[in-house]
Amino acid sequence: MAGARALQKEKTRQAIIDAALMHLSADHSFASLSLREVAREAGIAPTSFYRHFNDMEELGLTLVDESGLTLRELMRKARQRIEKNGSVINTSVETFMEFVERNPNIFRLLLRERSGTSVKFREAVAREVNHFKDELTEYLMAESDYSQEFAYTLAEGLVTLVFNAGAEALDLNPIEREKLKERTILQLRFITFGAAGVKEKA
Amino acid sequence: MAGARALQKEKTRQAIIDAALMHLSADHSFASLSLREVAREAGIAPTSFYRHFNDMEELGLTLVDESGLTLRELMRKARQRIEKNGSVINTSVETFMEFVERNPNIFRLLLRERSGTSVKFREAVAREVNHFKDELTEYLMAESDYSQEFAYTLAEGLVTLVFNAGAEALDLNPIEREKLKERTILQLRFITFGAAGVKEKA
DNA sequence: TAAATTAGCGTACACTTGTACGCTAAGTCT
DNA sequence: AGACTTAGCGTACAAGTGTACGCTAATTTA
Repeated sequence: MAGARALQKEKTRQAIIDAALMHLSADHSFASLSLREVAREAGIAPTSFYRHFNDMEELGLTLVDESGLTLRELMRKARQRIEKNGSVINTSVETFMEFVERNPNIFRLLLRERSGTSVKFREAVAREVNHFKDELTEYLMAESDYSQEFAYTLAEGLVTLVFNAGAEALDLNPIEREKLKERTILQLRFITFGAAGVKEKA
Repeated sequence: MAGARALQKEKTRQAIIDAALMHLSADHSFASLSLREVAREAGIAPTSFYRHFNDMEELGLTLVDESGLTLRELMRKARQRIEKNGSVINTSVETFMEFVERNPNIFRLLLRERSGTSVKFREAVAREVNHFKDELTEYLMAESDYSQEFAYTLAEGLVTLVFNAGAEALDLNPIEREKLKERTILQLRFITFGAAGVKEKA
């Protein structure tokens, strides 16, 4: 057997995860999402939830992990594009914004739940964001000859700017979103250019 | 009379506001704060709350307004310090971080409630942050000869970096906070320096 | 001084929440 | 085939929620 039992279980587990992500929106954070709401949306009895997760927190951590996977996939895609295309900044922002547009709820989860959640949850989110900072730090060190510390500071600034732009883009119409994108690209130019300049003088 | 009645009313109104601010923390957002919790902490009956606010939302908007006042006061102080001291970036970050340390909950309200609240609430917060961007834009235009658009983009980048650093500082111990502060200062140098450079070339 | 206003309270109600407990039916193992 | 395991359900309960309604006591107004 392929485990018809286990298969069905995995299916409802996904239904729960999907239901939770589905219910995220600007006015409905994960923190304000109830177990019963999720169960209702997933089409199971409230008590059946416990066959899959001990807790809403456990579900939350799972969501963050899943989102992280999607994000890293995005990064890989961006890197490929850069190799073919050239412009690092433009391509990165472009890819990022595309992702935000396609997976707004994942983004809400990773960028807007800065309070009202458990310590573990916030730590998990921070870990995902740090992946970004770390990978970018390495990239910068390989590209230029910045010290680890210097590169990290720059990477942190870049990630902060891009992620924040992403968070803001969530509520904007396409026109304003485009403007935001252009401003963000310019800001990234400023900070990379500035870093190169400051480093030179030292 | 000085209105003993109205005076007492104002007093409990403040008690409500204080109670709400008091109850904000990393794991307890305003969005997850209940009317009854606030009333309990303020020492009044739940129903008495309505003598002062129609809604938790109305209370939230009031909190944002009050916080905005405190913030603008801070800005004035920072400007005075700059006039005497010189270093714009250092002084600004210093002042800002001092404020975060002293009024963590105001900061939680303005920087961490990016979802789970009402549209009006989020708009009110955005308005407060925009005050910062606009004032900084004007300052930059007076100081250098940047165009409005260029200056705004730069200002937006600066505000994003500082506010985000503030939001992160909330959960850090003094040592890490100090490191964050230094990285932030460096990032601000990058972006201002970079803006000047990019502008020159145009 | 008498009448009118009102801040705050207590009671009450209809909901929603998380979760304990025991059952059933269907899949799995021996 | 028979024993075992378990995903999902229904019932039940205690606790918390927002808020309608009417009362009281004290201040304000006339």
